[in-house]
Amino acid sequence: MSRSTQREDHLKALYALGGSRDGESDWVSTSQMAAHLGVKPPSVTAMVQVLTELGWAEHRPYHGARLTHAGKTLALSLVRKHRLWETFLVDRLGFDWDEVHDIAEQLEHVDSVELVERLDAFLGHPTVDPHGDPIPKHDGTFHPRHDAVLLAQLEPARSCTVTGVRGGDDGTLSALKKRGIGLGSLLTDEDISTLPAAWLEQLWVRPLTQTESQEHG
Amino acid sequence: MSRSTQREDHLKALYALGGSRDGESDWVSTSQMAAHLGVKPPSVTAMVQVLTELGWAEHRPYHGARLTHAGKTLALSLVRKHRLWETFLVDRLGFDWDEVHDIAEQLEHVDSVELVERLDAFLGHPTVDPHGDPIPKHDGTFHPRHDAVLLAQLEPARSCTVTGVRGGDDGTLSALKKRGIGLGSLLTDEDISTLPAAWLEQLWVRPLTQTESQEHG
DNA sequence: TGAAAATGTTAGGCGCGCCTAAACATTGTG
DNA sequence: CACAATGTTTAGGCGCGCCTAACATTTTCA
Repeated sequence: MSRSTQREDHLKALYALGGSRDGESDWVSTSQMAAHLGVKPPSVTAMVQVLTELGWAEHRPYHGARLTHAGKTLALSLVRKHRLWETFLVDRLGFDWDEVHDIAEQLEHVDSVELVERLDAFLGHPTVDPHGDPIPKHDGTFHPRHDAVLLAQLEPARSCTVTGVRGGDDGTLSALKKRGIGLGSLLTDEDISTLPAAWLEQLWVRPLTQTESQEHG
Repeated sequence: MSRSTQREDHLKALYALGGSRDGESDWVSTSQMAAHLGVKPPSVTAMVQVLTELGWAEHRPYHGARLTHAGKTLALSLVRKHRLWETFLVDRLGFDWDEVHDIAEQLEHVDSVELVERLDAFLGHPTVDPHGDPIPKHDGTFHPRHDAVLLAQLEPARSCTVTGVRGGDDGTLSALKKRGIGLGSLLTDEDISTLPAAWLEQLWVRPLTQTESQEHG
C-alpha cells in the first residue's frame, strides 16, 4: 500500500524512459532517471531499492533498473490519471495544451480510484489526451498510436494531420501554439518545409489519404 | 512563499477552530489543534512557531495561537478551494455529499491560482458548497449563512428546510443520507421530533415563512 | 493559599527523501 | 593487461514533520 508522491514519480520515470514497448520494459540507468526527475543519482539508487522491495521494479547494480509487471500496471494507472486530468483541464476548463502539465502532475497524485473512474465517465471515456497521447483503460490496456509516424519519417511531398506531440515540454508546446499548430492541424508539404528541424522528431502525424488530399485541394 | 501541505493544514485548523467570526480570530490551544489534526501537541507547537515566523499566526506560549490577517486571508483561500472542489465532485461527478471530504482535502492542496479561478467559472461561481457552507470569493469575502439557525434554536412547532450541516464528518453525513435528508430537505414539526438529539446541534435550517408553510399544506 | 491535576513547551530521537564526498565497478584504450 | 575515464553505489549528513519523555506553567479546589 505504501505509495507516496516520490515513489510514484520514480515509477513514472522508469516507465517513461524504458517501459513503452509491449512485453518487457527496458533497463534504465539511475543517472537517466536522475536527469529526468531533477535529482542526483544516489537519490535514485535509494528509491529504486525501495521500489524493488515493494515488488515494483528490479535492480541490477551498475546495470540499471526496470519495472516488474506489477510496477508497470501501477505506472499505467498513473499515466491514465495524468492524461485524464489533462483532458479535463483542456476540454472542460479551457486551458491551453501547453499550460496543463504541471497542474496534472499534482492532480495525478490524488488517491481515489472512484475519482478517476467518475472523471473518466464525466469526460466521456476519452481515448487520447490533448497532446494526442493514448489514455490507458482502467485495466491497463490502451491502443498505441495507430497510423501515426513521426514527421521526420513521413514520405516526401505528402500532407498530413497532427495527431500528437512527443515529449511535450511546455516550451515546444507554446511555440507550436504560436504557429497555430494543434491536434488535428493540417500540414501541407510547403508548411512542413518551413518548420524548425527539431520539430520533425517531435510531431506525430497521420498522412492524408488520397481522398482527403483531394478534399483539401 | 513557503507553503507545504502540513503548514496549510495547520492554518486551516487554526481557522476552523477560532477564525470564524469577523474581525479578530480567537485564540486556539495547541491541543485543540492537535486533536483536530490527528497529531500530538508538541508537533503543533513546532508548526505554530513556523507559522509565526511566516507572519501567518501569532503565538502566546501556554495561552494559544491565532491567525494574523495575512494568515486568515490564506486560510480563506484554502477554504475556497476545498469548497469549490467539493462542489465539483458532487455537482459534476455525481458523488454523494458524504463521500467528498477526503478527496477535496487532497485536491485543495494543488497549487495553481489559475486552476481555482477556472474551476470557479466552470461551476458557475457557486456561493455555497454541497454541505451548505458558503464559498469565499477570490478576494476573501463571503456571505455568512443568512436566515439560518441551528435546529436546536428553532422555535417550537415550526417547519424548516435544511441549509447546511455543521462539522460534516462522514458518519453523520451518511446517516443523514440514509434518512433521506439533504440540502433543501423539508423538515416538518413531526419530522424533527423523531431525529436523534445530536443532530439538533448539527443541522443548519431556515424556518419556513408563513406563505411557504401554507404551500406545503 | 498552595499542592495536585491538567495543560503546554522543550529536548532528543526517528524515518523519509534529498544532498555531497568518497569508494567502487565497468568500460575502453595504450 | 594495466590503467584512466566514466558511471554507480555506499557513507554520512541535513531538513522536515512526527513521536515520547521530561520539564514548565496554569488552573483547580481543598
